[in-house]
Amino acid sequence: MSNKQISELLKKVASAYAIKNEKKFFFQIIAYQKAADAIENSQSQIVNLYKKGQLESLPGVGPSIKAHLEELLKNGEVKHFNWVFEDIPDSVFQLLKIPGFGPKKAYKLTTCLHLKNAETAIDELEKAANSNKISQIEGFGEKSQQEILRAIEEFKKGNTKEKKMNLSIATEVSEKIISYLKESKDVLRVETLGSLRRSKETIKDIDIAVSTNNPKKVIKHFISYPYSEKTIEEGVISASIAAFGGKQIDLMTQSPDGFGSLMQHFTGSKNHNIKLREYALKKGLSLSEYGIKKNKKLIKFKTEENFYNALKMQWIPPEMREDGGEIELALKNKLPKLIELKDLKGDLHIHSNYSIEPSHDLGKDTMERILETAIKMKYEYIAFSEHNPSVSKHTNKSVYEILSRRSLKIEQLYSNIKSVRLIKLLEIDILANGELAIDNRSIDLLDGFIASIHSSFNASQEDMTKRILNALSHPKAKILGHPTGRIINQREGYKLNWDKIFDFCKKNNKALEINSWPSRLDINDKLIREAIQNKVKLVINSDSHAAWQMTMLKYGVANARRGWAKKENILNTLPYDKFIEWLKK
DNA sequence: GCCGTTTTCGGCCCGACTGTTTTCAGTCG
Repeated sequence: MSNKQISELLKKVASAYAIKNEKKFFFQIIAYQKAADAIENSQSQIVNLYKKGQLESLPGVGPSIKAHLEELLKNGEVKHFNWVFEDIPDSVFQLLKIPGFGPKKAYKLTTCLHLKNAETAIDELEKAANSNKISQIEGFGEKSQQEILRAIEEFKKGNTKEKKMNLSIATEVSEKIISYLKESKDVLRVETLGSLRRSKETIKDIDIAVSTNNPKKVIKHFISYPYSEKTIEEGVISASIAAFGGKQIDLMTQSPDGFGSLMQHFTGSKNHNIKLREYALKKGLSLSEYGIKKNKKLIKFKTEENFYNALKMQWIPPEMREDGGEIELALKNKLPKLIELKDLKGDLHIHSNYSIEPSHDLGKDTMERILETAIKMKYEYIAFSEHNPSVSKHTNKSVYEILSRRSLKIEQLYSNIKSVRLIKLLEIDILANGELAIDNRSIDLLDGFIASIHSSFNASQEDMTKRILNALSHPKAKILGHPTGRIINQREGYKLNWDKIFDFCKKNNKALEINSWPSRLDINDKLIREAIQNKVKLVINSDSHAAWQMTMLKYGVANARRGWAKKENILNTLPYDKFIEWLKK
């Protein structure tokens, strides 16, 4: 069972408890939700923790839930859960997938409308709404009936509670909204908050905060956004709209003297805030988006720094706010100094359009154009890393000839410019049998190479791991490119034995790539943190296929920060000489 | 059901918004 499946089961238990008797099971509900959350966000496979007997290492998993999980993984089911689910029709859990549906609403509609078949429950619900049956039910009215129809429509379009957009899309949307909001003179300051500020790899809603003395006018301006498709909520201090194909944008306002508190609250994460508020409560303080209450007296904060400092802790970078131990470190004044974009001295994974007749896609821009961009970005060095020439179309001899020409071209380019050092890399396919796509004579023309998998994704964990370690054993294989191969929202990564890979990389001086391409972000934040704990070196690359894409490196840096990476963990923060020393080692 | 920088027992984050209500329940973040 995957972490996701286990987490969903625990969420179902929490929902079922809420239906059975919310008051009686109030704290069990919270406990199950907490455990589900911890499992969903765990960097280790729960199955592995179970085998190692380490289930209790998960926050929120105590003796009782631990025993249930053991039963689940041993027998495939849990007696206690079966009891909890006893009187609750499956249709309830189907309806819970619809935005705006919680346990109570789902249960009431399931029973009142006799939705017996989970598979058809949503269709039947839609029919009932269309034939005006829902507004007749006690507690529902005409408006909620319409709202249910809208929610079902959203659901059928694929906008479920899980649906999220990539970081780059969310960034673009938020930039548009922000520049629109700034047109209002009542907007004194505007910031992107929420998961976008924390640079999560995928974003559900875009959260925007505005500092203003006139929230009414700001909200009016916001809901009048020309690209708004619908006003979802319109309150006194906050509002939500849908725009750009149903993407939800939430706005919160606050006066300037309390804006720091709002930023802190609205940046989250939820778990970070809960931990922080629980901690504060023990000190007799109550935290909210308005400030800190002490003896019923509210203290406001203009800046986030002041807010955290008032709790006697360091300001915590947003990327770290996931309740992963950051609060404890901030209290001890021991937060790591995270890597920043400006620390990077070069980009090692760039595809030019040099006619290498590659196995995969060629870049769109010339080497010259890429070099110009690198100069603008003030890089000390870059590496050209096109895909290897297609093996099916070339003999070893012609591969050698192509790469010789390319080598010469790069040398000429450098002798003409001499401002940015050029490194000759290549992205070489790891074949299904673990061998490299091109032979050693051709590889000798390179300063080193990035080894990547682009085929046969479905091999077993053991075979896949062997395949990679075999390829990395080549002395010139220095970087494992997009190590898991996942494509966000499209393809799961292949299964790997990370203990073995970390161990091999550490011993043999190989680096793992943090690929900055927004739909890859590979390896992800959790693996980055684990790699660092295992003393494995990393590189942050753009994997650009056009010059403008070289700025995508910012997403890799954000991801690295989420993995608590410091400058010294990332090899392409090294100056050229030191970097080459590593490359040739 | 979990958890401990006052606690192994007695707590458990805090508030906005909507719809159906006439003081609140449900959902969300």
